[in-house]
Amino acid sequence: MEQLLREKTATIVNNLYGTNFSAQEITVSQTAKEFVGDFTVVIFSFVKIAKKNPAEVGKEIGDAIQKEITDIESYNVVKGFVNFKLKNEFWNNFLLKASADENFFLLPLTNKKIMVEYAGPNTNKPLHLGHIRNIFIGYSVSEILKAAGNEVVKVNIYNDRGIHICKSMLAYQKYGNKETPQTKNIKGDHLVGNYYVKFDQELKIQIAGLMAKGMKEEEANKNAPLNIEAKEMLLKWEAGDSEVRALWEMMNGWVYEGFNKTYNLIGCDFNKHYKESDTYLLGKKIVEEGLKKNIFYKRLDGAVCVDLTTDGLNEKVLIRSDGTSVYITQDLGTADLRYKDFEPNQMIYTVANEQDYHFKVLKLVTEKLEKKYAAGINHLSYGMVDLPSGRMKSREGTVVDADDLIEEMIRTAKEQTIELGKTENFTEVEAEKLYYELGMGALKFFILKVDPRKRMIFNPKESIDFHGFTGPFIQYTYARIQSVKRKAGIDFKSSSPIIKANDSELQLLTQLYLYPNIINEAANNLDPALLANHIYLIAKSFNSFYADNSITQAETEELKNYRLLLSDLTGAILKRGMKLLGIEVPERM
RNA sequence: GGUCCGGUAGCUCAGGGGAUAGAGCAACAGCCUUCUAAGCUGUGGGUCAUUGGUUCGAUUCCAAUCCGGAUCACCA
Repeated sequence: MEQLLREKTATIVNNLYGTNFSAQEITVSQTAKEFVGDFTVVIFSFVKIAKKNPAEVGKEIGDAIQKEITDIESYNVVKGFVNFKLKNEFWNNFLLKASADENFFLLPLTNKKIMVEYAGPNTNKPLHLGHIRNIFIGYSVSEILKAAGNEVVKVNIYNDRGIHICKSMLAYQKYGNKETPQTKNIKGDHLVGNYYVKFDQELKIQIAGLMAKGMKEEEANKNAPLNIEAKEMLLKWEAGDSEVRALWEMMNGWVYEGFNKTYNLIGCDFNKHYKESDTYLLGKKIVEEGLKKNIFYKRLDGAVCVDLTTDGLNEKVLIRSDGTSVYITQDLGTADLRYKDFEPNQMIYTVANEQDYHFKVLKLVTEKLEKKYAAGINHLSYGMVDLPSGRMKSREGTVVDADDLIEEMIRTAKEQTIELGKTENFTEVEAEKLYYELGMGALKFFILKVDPRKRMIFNPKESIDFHGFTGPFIQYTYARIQSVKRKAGIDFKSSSPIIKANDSELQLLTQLYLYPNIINEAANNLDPALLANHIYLIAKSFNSFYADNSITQAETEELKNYRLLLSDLTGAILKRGMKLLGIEVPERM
């Protein structure tokens, strides 16, 4: 209807005043609540051209549109706004059609294949709150893109090799006493992470010792035995040393096992996991080819570089002077392999905005190499999660661990639910499932309701809310609707009531009607927050409606059917929308 | 220093050229013998960082300034 209004207005204005407006230039919005109407066309820009007063212009446009669009019942002009009120039949038709057809809200296929990379952890420490935001965003964006008619391939990337991986391996070799996740009874990723921390602690001691002997910090850092040994280990790894490789396989195996447990808890999934250990050699080959084609050059010290100064960036090293690969080398290989595997039209990288520069470089370099996928490279750059004190720092122990946070959310959900006595007649299994859904729902919604591009602040001292603009609020609304339907116990779906909607019904209908637009917008902007905000609006509208109107005790049977139909549709959309955010809704709570 | 992102209520966030700037939390006041009160209704709370400009209209766009963050690695 909004689009229709835009098109008709453009045509009418162009005919009337000899202008050349396109439909997209016309502003159409929801009518503000203090005025009568459903949708509003803003006509300020035509008033000047027409050289008439707003009331006249409004009348000309209003009359013409009312003639063109049969669904419009009336209109009124206030200043430069023309407010259109739709006929009851329009809303009744919408409600009936949307209720009868499960596919009513499906958007047309785009025939595009989009790859979304998300998660992307290093295999030397467990997942933290930063990964949580990454995973929630990446998963939800993937689901939203699917709902908007795209084919989506979800992929993960493991940064599973390099000096930082060797550090935890070395520390384990030195101080590990052959312990395993089984003997210590902790998750593998946490065990390995402990040794990454241990390395840093021991290194600090060594550096302090060397500095006491008169070395400067930089020098001490270079000469610390642990750092030297770590570098040696990396060389051994690259040379394929069997002992180092065996240790690497074992420890990474533990980490993957740990990660998989967390993924399961979060409820995310991937079509394929890539590992940088598999792609860095491929990346090297690509750089060599570029060198041969003179796209890159070899510096005197032997490093292979690309000159990006004409693009406003700096010189960038693609292969180190000692011949080993850097981060971008691996990414070049990974991109190439992925394109071979899936041939996507677009590759979206869900990576924090601290890497904006890196992705600019990656895109430029693939363009220079004339890779077919270069244009489709798209960095979904999300803001980092900070603490009130600033950035999370693993060295200072301020990192919020993913597993701990999830566990705490579920525990809080349990406490609050039991306090409210909501699960008294639940079985043990049902209750645990509910606590999980509520805890995860609160966490996911808390993260996803914020614009991904913006930095957000998480205060570990303040527990995440279960009231107001939250996941549980929407879950509660859904459960409430299901409860009403159970109580009603009639077949309302086969009815087709002819009702004049009251204010709160109309408000709810309008929000439901706008749902597909929001999906499209969220997909175009890669922004789950738009969806989260809208679902909240729907739930809020329902709860107002629920408070104002009796559903099962409505005045007439027809009205009862109508309200049940409306409630049912609301529930269905809440469930669909939450699913796209990765959040389950309970039938009872 | 260059580049990029941000600054909206006490706190966390919406709104990104249109009507009197909105939510949630926190505070306060009401609403459960009737469909689930994790709910609903109301009250208080704002120099939309500052200053200029463009416009019929600017919190929104542009410029400058101030404040915060990121980045400019042979780290990833």
